[in-house]
Amino acid sequence: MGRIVELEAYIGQDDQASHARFGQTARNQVMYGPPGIAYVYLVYGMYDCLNVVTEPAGSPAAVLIRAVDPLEGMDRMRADRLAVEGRRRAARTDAGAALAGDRLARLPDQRLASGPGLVAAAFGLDRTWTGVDLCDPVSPLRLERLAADEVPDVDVRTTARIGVGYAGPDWAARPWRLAVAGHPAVSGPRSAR
DNA sequence: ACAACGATCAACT
DNA sequence: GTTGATCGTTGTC
Repeated sequence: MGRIVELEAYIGQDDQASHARFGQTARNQVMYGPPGIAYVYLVYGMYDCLNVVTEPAGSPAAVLIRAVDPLEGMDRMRADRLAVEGRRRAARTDAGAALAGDRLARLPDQRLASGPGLVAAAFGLDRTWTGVDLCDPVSPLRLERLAADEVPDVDVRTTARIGVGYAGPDWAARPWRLAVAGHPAVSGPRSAR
Protein backbone atom coordinates (compact mmCIF):
# COMPACT_ATOMS: atom_id res chain seq x y z
CA MET A 1 0.00 0.00 0.00
CA GLY A 2 1.25 3.45 -0.79
CA ARG A 3 0.54 6.84 -2.25
CA ILE A 4 0.95 7.71 -5.92
CA VAL A 5 3.47 10.55 -6.18
CA GLU A 6 4.17 10.60 -9.92
CA LEU A 7 2.14 9.86 -13.05
CA GLU A 8 1.76 10.64 -16.74
CA ALA A 9 -1.35 11.15 -18.88
CA TYR A 10 -1.85 9.70 -22.35
CA ILE A 11 -4.96 11.09 -23.94
CA GLY A 12 -6.65 10.16 -27.20
CA GLN A 13 -5.67 8.67 -30.55
CA ASP A 14 -4.10 11.95 -31.63
CA ASP A 15 -1.54 11.78 -28.82
CA GLN A 16 1.48 10.50 -30.74
CA ALA A 17 3.07 9.27 -27.50
CA SER A 18 0.10 7.03 -26.67
CA HIS A 19 -0.31 3.34 -27.40
CA ALA A 20 -3.60 4.40 -28.99
CA ARG A 21 -1.79 6.36 -31.73
CA PHE A 22 -2.25 3.44 -34.19
CA GLY A 23 -5.91 3.04 -33.29
CA GLN A 24 -7.44 0.10 -31.50
CA THR A 25 -5.27 -3.05 -31.39
CA ALA A 26 -5.25 -6.29 -29.43
CA ARG A 27 -2.84 -4.80 -26.89
CA ASN A 28 -4.52 -1.47 -26.21
CA GLN A 29 -8.20 -2.41 -26.47
CA VAL A 30 -8.80 -1.95 -22.74
CA MET A 31 -7.94 1.75 -23.23
CA TYR A 32 -11.10 2.00 -25.32
CA GLY A 33 -13.26 0.56 -22.56
CA PRO A 34 -14.72 2.13 -19.41
CA PRO A 35 -12.47 4.08 -17.00
CA GLY A 36 -11.04 2.85 -13.72
CA ILE A 37 -9.65 -0.36 -15.24
CA ALA A 38 -6.02 -1.54 -15.09
CA TYR A 39 -3.94 -1.61 -18.27
CA VAL A 40 -0.58 -3.36 -17.75
CA TYR A 41 1.82 -3.65 -20.68
CA LEU A 42 5.42 -4.77 -21.23
CA VAL A 43 8.10 -2.26 -22.26
CA TYR A 44 11.60 -2.96 -23.53
CA GLY A 45 10.90 -6.68 -23.32
CA MET A 46 11.52 -6.55 -19.57
CA TYR A 47 9.36 -4.22 -17.54
CA ASP A 48 5.63 -4.21 -16.85
CA CYS A 49 3.95 -0.84 -16.39
CA LEU A 50 0.65 -0.11 -14.60
CA ASN A 51 -1.84 2.30 -16.15
CA VAL A 52 -5.31 3.39 -15.09
CA VAL A 53 -7.77 3.75 -17.96
CA THR A 54 -9.43 7.16 -17.96
CA GLU A 55 -12.10 8.89 -20.07
CA PRO A 56 -15.42 7.27 -21.05
CA ALA A 57 -15.60 4.11 -23.19
CA GLY A 58 -14.72 4.85 -26.81
CA SER A 59 -12.23 7.57 -25.84
CA PRO A 60 -8.80 5.92 -25.45
CA ALA A 61 -6.79 7.36 -22.57
CA ALA A 62 -4.80 6.16 -19.59
CA VAL A 63 -2.62 7.37 -16.76
CA LEU A 64 0.76 5.69 -16.23
CA ILE A 65 1.59 5.23 -12.55
CA ARG A 66 5.28 6.17 -12.43
CA ALA A 67 6.03 6.19 -8.72
CA VAL A 68 4.46 5.20 -5.41
CA ASP A 69 5.52 6.20 -1.90
CA PRO A 70 5.33 2.91 0.05
CA LEU A 71 3.39 3.16 3.32
CA GLU A 72 2.63 -0.46 4.25
CA GLY A 73 3.76 -3.93 3.19
CA MET A 74 7.31 -3.04 2.26
CA ASP A 75 8.48 -6.57 3.09
CA ARG A 76 6.07 -7.97 0.54
CA MET A 77 7.16 -5.36 -2.00
CA ARG A 78 10.76 -6.48 -1.58
CA ALA A 79 9.70 -10.12 -1.95
CA ASP A 80 7.69 -9.33 -5.10
CA ARG A 81 10.55 -7.37 -6.61
CA LEU A 82 12.96 -10.21 -5.86
CA ALA A 83 10.62 -12.69 -7.54
CA VAL A 84 10.26 -10.52 -10.64
CA GLU A 85 13.92 -9.57 -10.92
CA GLY A 86 15.07 -13.14 -10.20
CA ARG A 87 13.58 -14.24 -13.50
CA ARG A 88 16.03 -12.09 -15.46
CA ARG A 89 19.10 -13.73 -16.89
CA ALA A 90 21.65 -11.62 -15.00
CA ALA A 91 20.13 -12.81 -11.70
CA ARG A 92 19.82 -16.47 -12.69
CA THR A 93 23.27 -17.38 -11.38
CA ASP A 94 23.79 -17.87 -7.63
CA ALA A 95 26.13 -14.88 -7.50
CA GLY A 96 23.72 -12.73 -9.47
CA ALA A 97 20.79 -13.66 -7.24
CA ALA A 98 22.78 -12.92 -4.09
CA LEU A 99 23.83 -9.55 -5.48
CA ALA A 100 20.26 -8.64 -6.39
CA GLY A 101 19.07 -9.69 -2.94
CA ASP A 102 21.71 -7.59 -1.21
CA ARG A 103 20.94 -4.55 -3.30
CA LEU A 104 17.21 -4.87 -2.57
CA ALA A 105 17.77 -5.33 1.16
CA ARG A 106 19.76 -2.09 1.27
CA LEU A 107 17.32 -0.15 -0.88
CA PRO A 108 15.43 2.55 1.07
CA ASP A 109 11.66 2.03 1.30
CA GLN A 110 11.03 5.14 -0.74
CA ARG A 111 12.96 3.70 -3.70
CA LEU A 112 10.99 0.44 -3.82
CA ALA A 113 8.44 1.72 -6.35
CA SER A 114 10.33 4.70 -7.75
CA GLY A 115 9.72 4.22 -11.48
CA PRO A 116 7.01 2.67 -13.67
CA GLY A 117 8.73 -0.71 -14.03
CA LEU A 118 9.43 -0.72 -10.31
CA VAL A 119 5.81 0.05 -9.38
CA ALA A 120 4.64 -3.08 -11.21
CA ALA A 121 7.50 -5.16 -9.76
CA ALA A 122 6.86 -3.98 -6.18
CA PHE A 123 3.15 -4.80 -6.44
CA GLY A 124 3.76 -8.11 -8.25
CA LEU A 125 1.90 -7.02 -11.41
CA ASP A 126 2.19 -8.29 -14.96
CA ARG A 127 0.04 -8.14 -18.08
CA THR A 128 -2.46 -10.63 -16.67
CA TRP A 129 -3.66 -7.84 -14.35
CA THR A 130 -5.03 -5.94 -17.32
CA GLY A 131 -8.79 -5.60 -16.93
CA VAL A 132 -8.87 -5.53 -13.12
CA ASP A 133 -11.36 -2.98 -11.77
CA LEU A 134 -9.28 -0.56 -9.70
CA CYS A 135 -12.39 1.17 -8.33
CA ASP A 136 -13.94 -1.96 -6.84
CA PRO A 137 -13.44 -1.75 -3.03
CA VAL A 138 -12.89 -5.54 -2.82
CA SER A 139 -10.45 -5.74 -5.74
CA PRO A 140 -7.00 -7.12 -4.81
CA LEU A 141 -5.58 -4.06 -6.58
CA ARG A 142 -7.46 -0.84 -6.07
CA LEU A 143 -7.33 2.93 -5.84
CA GLU A 144 -8.57 4.66 -2.72
CA ARG A 145 -9.39 8.32 -2.42
CA LEU A 146 -7.95 10.24 0.51
CA ALA A 147 -10.40 12.06 2.72
CA ALA A 148 -10.22 15.82 2.16
CA ASP A 149 -8.51 16.38 5.51
CA GLU A 150 -5.90 13.71 4.73
CA VAL A 151 -4.64 15.26 1.52
CA PRO A 152 -1.09 16.44 2.19
CA ASP A 153 -0.21 20.04 1.40
CA VAL A 154 2.31 19.46 -1.39
CA ASP A 155 3.38 21.15 -4.60
CA VAL A 156 2.63 19.21 -7.77
CA ARG A 157 5.07 19.94 -10.55
CA THR A 158 4.29 19.33 -14.21
CA THR A 159 6.96 18.38 -16.77
CA ALA A 160 7.20 16.77 -20.17
CA ARG A 161 6.63 13.02 -20.23
CA ILE A 162 9.67 10.75 -20.02
CA GLY A 163 10.94 8.62 -22.89
CA VAL A 164 8.50 9.79 -25.56
CA GLY A 165 10.82 11.54 -28.01
CA TYR A 166 9.47 9.34 -30.78
CA ALA A 167 6.18 11.26 -30.55
CA GLY A 168 7.71 14.38 -32.13
CA PRO A 169 8.48 17.73 -30.49
CA ASP A 170 4.87 18.92 -30.14
CA TRP A 171 3.48 15.91 -28.30
CA ALA A 172 6.69 15.14 -26.41
CA ALA A 173 6.68 18.66 -24.92
CA ARG A 174 3.20 18.49 -23.42
CA PRO A 175 3.43 18.96 -19.63
CA TRP A 176 1.51 15.79 -18.86
CA ARG A 177 3.84 14.32 -16.27
CA LEU A 178 2.76 15.22 -12.74
CA ALA A 179 4.99 14.66 -9.72
CA VAL A 180 5.04 15.72 -6.08
CA ALA A 181 7.81 18.34 -5.98
CA GLY A 182 10.88 17.18 -4.08
CA HIS A 183 9.42 13.84 -3.03
CA PRO A 184 12.13 11.17 -2.57
CA ALA A 185 9.99 8.43 -4.17
CA VAL A 186 9.69 10.30 -7.48
CA SER A 187 11.71 8.68 -10.28
CA GLY A 188 14.33 10.15 -12.55
CA PRO A 189 17.28 12.52 -12.09
CA ARG A 190 17.23 14.74 -9.02
CA SER A 191 16.66 17.79 -11.20
CA ALA A 192 13.30 16.41 -12.30
CA ARG A 193 12.05 15.78 -8.77
C1' DA B 1 7.25 -14.10 -42.39
C1' DC B 2 10.33 -10.48 -40.71
C1' DA B 3 12.80 -6.45 -38.82
C1' DA B 4 12.60 -2.53 -35.88
C1' DC B 5 11.69 -0.54 -31.78
C1' DG B 6 10.24 0.79 -27.41
C1' DA B 7 5.64 5.01 -21.78
C1' DT B 8 12.92 1.16 -18.45
C1' DC B 9 16.58 0.03 -15.24
C1' DA B 10 21.08 -0.85 -13.33
C1' DA B 11 25.83 -1.10 -14.02
C1' DC B 12 29.61 1.03 -15.65
C1' DT B 13 33.11 4.89 -17.12
C1' DG C 1 26.80 10.31 -19.60
C1' DT C 2 26.65 5.71 -21.91
C1' DT C 3 25.25 1.02 -22.72
C1' DG C 4 23.41 -3.76 -22.56
C1' DA C 5 19.53 -6.76 -21.35
C1' DT C 6 15.29 -8.82 -23.57
C1' DC C 7 10.79 -9.81 -26.15
C1' DG C 8 5.96 -8.51 -27.48
C1' DT C 9 3.77 -5.40 -30.63
C1' DT C 10 3.55 -3.17 -34.74
C1' DG C 11 4.15 -1.93 -39.49
C1' DT C 12 5.93 -3.55 -43.77
C1' DC C 13 6.89 -6.88 -47.46
